[in-house]
Amino acid sequence: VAVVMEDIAKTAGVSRSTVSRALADSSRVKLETRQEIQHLAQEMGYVPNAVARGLITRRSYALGVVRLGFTDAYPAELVEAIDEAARKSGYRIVPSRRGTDAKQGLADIKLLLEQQVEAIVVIESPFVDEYLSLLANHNVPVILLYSGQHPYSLGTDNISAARLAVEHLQDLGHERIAFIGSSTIAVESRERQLGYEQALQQRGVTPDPDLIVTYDDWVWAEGGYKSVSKLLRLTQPPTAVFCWNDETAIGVLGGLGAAGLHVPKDMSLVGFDNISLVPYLNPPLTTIAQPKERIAELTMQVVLNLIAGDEIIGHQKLPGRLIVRGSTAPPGG
Amino acid sequence: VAVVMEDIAKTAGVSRSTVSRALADSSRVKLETRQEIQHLAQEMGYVPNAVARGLITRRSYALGVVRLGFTDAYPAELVEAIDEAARKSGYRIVPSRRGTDAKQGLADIKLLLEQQVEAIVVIESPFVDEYLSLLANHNVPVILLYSGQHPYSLGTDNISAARLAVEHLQDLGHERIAFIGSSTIAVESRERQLGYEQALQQRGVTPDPDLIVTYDDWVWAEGGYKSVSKLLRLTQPPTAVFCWNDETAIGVLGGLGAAGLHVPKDMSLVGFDNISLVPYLNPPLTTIAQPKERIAELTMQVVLNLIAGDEIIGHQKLPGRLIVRGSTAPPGG
DNA sequence: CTGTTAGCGCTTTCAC
DNA sequence: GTGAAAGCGCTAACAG
Repeated sequence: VAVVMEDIAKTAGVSRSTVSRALADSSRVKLETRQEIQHLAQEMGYVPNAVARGLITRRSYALGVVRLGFTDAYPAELVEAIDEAARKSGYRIVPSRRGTDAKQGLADIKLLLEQQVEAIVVIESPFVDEYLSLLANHNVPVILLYSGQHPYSLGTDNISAARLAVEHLQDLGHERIAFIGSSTIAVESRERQLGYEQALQQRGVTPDPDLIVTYDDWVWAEGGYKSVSKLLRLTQPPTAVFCWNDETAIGVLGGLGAAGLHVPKDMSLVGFDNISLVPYLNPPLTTIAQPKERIAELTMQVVLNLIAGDEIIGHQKLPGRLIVRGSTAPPGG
Repeated sequence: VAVVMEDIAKTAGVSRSTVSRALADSSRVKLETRQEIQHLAQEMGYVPNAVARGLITRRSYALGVVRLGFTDAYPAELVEAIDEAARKSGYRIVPSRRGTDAKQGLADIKLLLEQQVEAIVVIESPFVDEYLSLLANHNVPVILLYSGQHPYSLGTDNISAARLAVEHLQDLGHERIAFIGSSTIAVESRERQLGYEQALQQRGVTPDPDLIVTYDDWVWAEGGYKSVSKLLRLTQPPTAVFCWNDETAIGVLGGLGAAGLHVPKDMSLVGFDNISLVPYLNPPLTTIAQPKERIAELTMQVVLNLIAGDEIIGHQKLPGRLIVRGSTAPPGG
């Protein structure tokens, strides 16, 4: 049903090669013929078959993007930025929701390979070791957008960014600062926890295990909601909470509200990610912004270099930025 | 670099066809040879080339999915459900962020066609007329997951669902109920507004234009935040607000908080979508749940039928479900 | 049960 | 400046 080059060639009375060249706007075809063919293609509703083209050019201009799900806010914003950067370079994104065990993880990557992706960007996954061993002789580079143990990684410096958040609370006079982390997204949460601990120690405070709670829920807000109630049951509850991400902080806001507590009067609160929602919360959330557009651009740059076989910087850590809003204040309001 | 069937054939001492059949687990190959080849393929790290296969089978098992962006919560949840349903049928999703004008809209669809998608699912787009005329002789069906003017559409009955929300507020005793809609996502917002108006009229109330506000922001929460402040400036403000979606309601919650007002004591609030976050807000949000898993399954069913050339139900409206939480109460608390 | 042949739609030498 | 021919990796007749 679909019109193919052959059809155009017949109508125009030329060969398929000429059509191919004309549509690629090659100067090897007489301008007149070229325009005529282009016009004809337009008129006949010709749509090139990217599958056939890819087979011969051995290029897919496809980028696998692996993450946990499609619904988490920050990853979604990051993927949108990557999509934007990718289009600019003529690439497209092939999304992959990663499975929850290593075996499924391998199947995920195989699916991407079957689609002939030219590189794989991992937003989040605990199975990167497995990926890399599968990909060992496949010449498809992997770029990690979190952590940094592997060949190519790139992203926000979680540790220093978390310190920024905690120092802000310390500067406001808080002494009992809690941390809420996630065990489902282990690496990023752990790094931010590390920053939290470093900030405390920097000022001579030993992290109190009671003030560090970790949840294993898949809905971050739910985790925050539940975790904060644990903190409130402490004989000496914290006066401030630093959450590993914004959605957790939103849940904390909910949990505190349910307990009749007010932010920031009764409790200060800092999130992480600066997702689009948080400036409009009650109260607006103090948080750490990640340079997602920059990360996306750099990712694309690394991908292009890797594909071209050029040397590239292996690891790169970008600074986060503290954004102070209404959810933080000195203890007691 | 990549190992192809030819390589396996040589190593196994058989022909390419035998390898092809063996890997498809065809009973036409002797069990012994079959297993040997499968084992060999595994060992050699063979990954089938979906591009080459697609070229000859003329099947891509790809489903274009068009929406505004990647970050809106409900569409993200719906797409995840569609992805789930699609995998179960052996399909994969090709995401497409739609452009903001009709010309870009056409380019978006062309890109999907180049990838040889077998059907296009539109989560949201104002350019469907253009899509359909472009696709007229392309044999790629379009399924709309909102509204219903076009050949195939499927989704929540926005009008009756919105009535559910408003009737709940009326039953609580509210008489001045406002509606906040979006002009950026026109169709769904408009339909929900229609349901709102119908519910009022049903009880003999003429919709008050002052109580209907529409924003044109791209961040829904921002729109809600700003819109509610308009409502508060009214000489006679509403006692309840129904928002076209949950993120708008979150912004309203923020705006009310900034104005020192309490939900539900000073204002009742109902959202739409029941996104994963809202049970954990302060207060938990009363909202309308859409049957997204059901929508996803039906979508896949329609897609498969359409591809098979079977007759299908053109339009289908599913009921929404009211979920009462803490954000609604009788006027005055 | 297996091999040979053809060809999907396209690009790209290589001729002329 | 244009055409003929080859072939990307795979599947699917068609033989045998």
